[in-house]
Amino acid sequence: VCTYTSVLKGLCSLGRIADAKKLIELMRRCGCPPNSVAYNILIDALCKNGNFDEVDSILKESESKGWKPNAISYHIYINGLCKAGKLEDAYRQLEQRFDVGWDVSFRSYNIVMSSFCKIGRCLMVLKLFSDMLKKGIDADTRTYNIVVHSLCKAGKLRKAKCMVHSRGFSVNVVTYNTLINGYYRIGNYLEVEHLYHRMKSEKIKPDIFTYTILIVMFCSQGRVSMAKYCFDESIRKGLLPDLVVYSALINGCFKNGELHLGLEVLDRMLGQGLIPN
RNA sequence: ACGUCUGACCCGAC
Repeated sequence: VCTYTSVLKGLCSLGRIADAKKLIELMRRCGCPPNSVAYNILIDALCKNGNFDEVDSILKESESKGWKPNAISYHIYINGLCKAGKLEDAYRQLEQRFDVGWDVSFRSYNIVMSSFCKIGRCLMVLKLFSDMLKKGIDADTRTYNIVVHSLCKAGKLRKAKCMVHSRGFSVNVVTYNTLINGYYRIGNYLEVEHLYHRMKSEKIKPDIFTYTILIVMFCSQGRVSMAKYCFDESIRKGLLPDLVVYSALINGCFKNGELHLGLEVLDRMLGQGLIPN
């Protein structure tokens, strides 16, 4: 079975789906019935190809073909639907499948929620979140972060902040970055600095994302020297600047007429071996 | 075998 499955994987990665399906049939006939691993590979390939109807029927016919879809099968399917923008279908699957195990459920919920968040349907995220809780599915920090992001996007910063600071809410650096970015976007710079200090007092170390937001903010206020200070601090803290931070700072320098500084930073970036895009 | 959260710019659509 393993050998056949490897071949199957190869065929799928080459996009030879018709051959993959033939191989599955061959396996069934030659005494090496494909298991869920094999079917999941095929399902993944079909999803990437947009053949969702076929995935649906493979799952429906699974019992008659002697295999049982597992948590991952549905995760692949739901993930594929989301990536293809078929969020309503993904949502429907989620409703129908939440009983296959909490592990897949919360991961799959995260994918669907974050997809809705990306297209700005924040209310839907909140609905899914409350569905999860009602069903007794455990949320993880990423789930919370998606909810916080949605609240920020919807302009409900007050609510987002309350949530983050409420008891039993597990936060990490991403949570803070999300909230800080939310306050930056509505122009509440005081709150940004406040949160920045608060995260440090909670022993959550700012990362490159944090510093990027601060740099962008200071540049947008014309406070290039503060932006540079943040940049230097990030390096002092042992963070390696990436293309995004450099772009943010260089862009800010030039927009504010600090040509020398901009070129200096660009030089540093090139010296670090980063290729401008 | 799925591997889900946050940052700059650019581009496209409206």
